[in-house]
Amino acid sequence: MAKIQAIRGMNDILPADTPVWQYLEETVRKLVSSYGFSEIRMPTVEKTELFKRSIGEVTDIVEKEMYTFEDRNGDSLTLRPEGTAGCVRAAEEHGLLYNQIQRLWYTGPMFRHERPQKGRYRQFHQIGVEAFGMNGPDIDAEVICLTARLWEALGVADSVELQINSLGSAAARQTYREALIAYLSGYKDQLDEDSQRRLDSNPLRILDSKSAQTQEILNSAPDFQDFIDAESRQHFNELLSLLDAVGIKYKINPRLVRGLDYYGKTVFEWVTESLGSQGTVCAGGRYDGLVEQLGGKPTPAVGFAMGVERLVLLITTLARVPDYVNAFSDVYVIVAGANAGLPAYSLSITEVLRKALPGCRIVLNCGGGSLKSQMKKADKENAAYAVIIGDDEYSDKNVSVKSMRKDRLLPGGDMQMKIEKSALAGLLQSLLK
RNA sequence: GUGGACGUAGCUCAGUCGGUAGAGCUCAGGAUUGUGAUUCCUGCGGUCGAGGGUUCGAUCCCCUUCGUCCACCCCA
Repeated sequence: MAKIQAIRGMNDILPADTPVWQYLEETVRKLVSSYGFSEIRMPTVEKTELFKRSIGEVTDIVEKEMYTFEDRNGDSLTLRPEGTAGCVRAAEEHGLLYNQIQRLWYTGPMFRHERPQKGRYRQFHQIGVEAFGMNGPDIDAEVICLTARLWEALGVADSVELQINSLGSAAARQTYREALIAYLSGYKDQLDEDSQRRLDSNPLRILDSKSAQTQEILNSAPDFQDFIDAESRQHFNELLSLLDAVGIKYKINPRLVRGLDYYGKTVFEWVTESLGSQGTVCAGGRYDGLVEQLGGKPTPAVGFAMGVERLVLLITTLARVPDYVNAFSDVYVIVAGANAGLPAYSLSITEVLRKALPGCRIVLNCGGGSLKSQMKKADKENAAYAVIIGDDEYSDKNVSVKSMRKDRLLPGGDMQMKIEKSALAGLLQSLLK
């Protein structure tokens, strides 16, 4: 019988890895909360139409990457390829955006049918942050600050670079788009294959083509800076001076064009050299038109999404994960003897310990085994202390405590001692403090 | 969707110019009958990714397929 395997590009996150995920999630949770953002949780599945209308019909995501299927009643549903659309839908649906501002964040799995490679999977996880109802550059700066603080908290600030750009207003983009098409059409034969294709679908993306010849043609192309509207320009300049004021370094990248249609004005991306080809670790921008586009009142908004797999990869490869994250157990309870009363005796002692030492990881050896093999298990668990309960301890109503590490000696400088069982919790409490 | 590399034990890999396979680690037991992380010994563990073809015989050669990795495309 053939074994059933996980779907391509959809990974199991194994026990060896979950501590790093939890550490990352916990760090983010504290940080977004300190910036006044509240968590929102949306369904993983939405109507297909939501993504078509928000992300854009001609984007790669909608055209060829969505997991779309028919519900039993004939509705077309889609596994969310990103979080913003669902977040806007949910906030709008529940009146969260009516004449008020909202600072929201969320996390969860997203789905895109792409060919997997390093840092890119078909089911991947994002942490997203969205701020609604504020149109000034101050909230853009605030949101970027949040990301910068996160890199500091994770110890990767030296390995990521902020790239930033302004896409201007929708009208300015449209005018520029036409000018660009007009110019490039004259060179159509000389463009690389991808760029030729994009000429109709998404001409702005030609700007970051990797073809040398295309780039040469682009050198004399119309410059977006000549098309950008005055308001967007001012917004951008104010944002940059706010970033200067808090010492956040950035690199203006005029070629930075996001792949989702709803972005306008501010766009930014945090990139790293340390992850190979998929170097974008966080990306976002302003999307003032989206709420209205989805049927709400015109509502300015700005947000970003981070790729959790990429961040985990980054802090792991750069070895920035604190040691405590991967520590296993604190105490391992060994039960070795023939007395029929041992299981109950050791279980009740362990339960008392767990009540007395909340937050400590206490493993009770189950399934028997020789003392030697149980010692090995205690060692493998990285336990700081072993509690040994055998026939002698049982009949004397006490327990033995053994230090598993030379740098954590017991009172009196011993490696092992026998004490009354009633004194065990107090002893371990003081040792593990 | 396109291209390249690769699938041998739970893990990391060796190997057979075609005669159905080995090491290290892990795990279990022992040397040390109540004491781990060192050492030594023993043992468990494989339809050599799957299917088909050539052959007396295929893990090895050929085809197909599935999967993994990396890159392109695109994106978090």
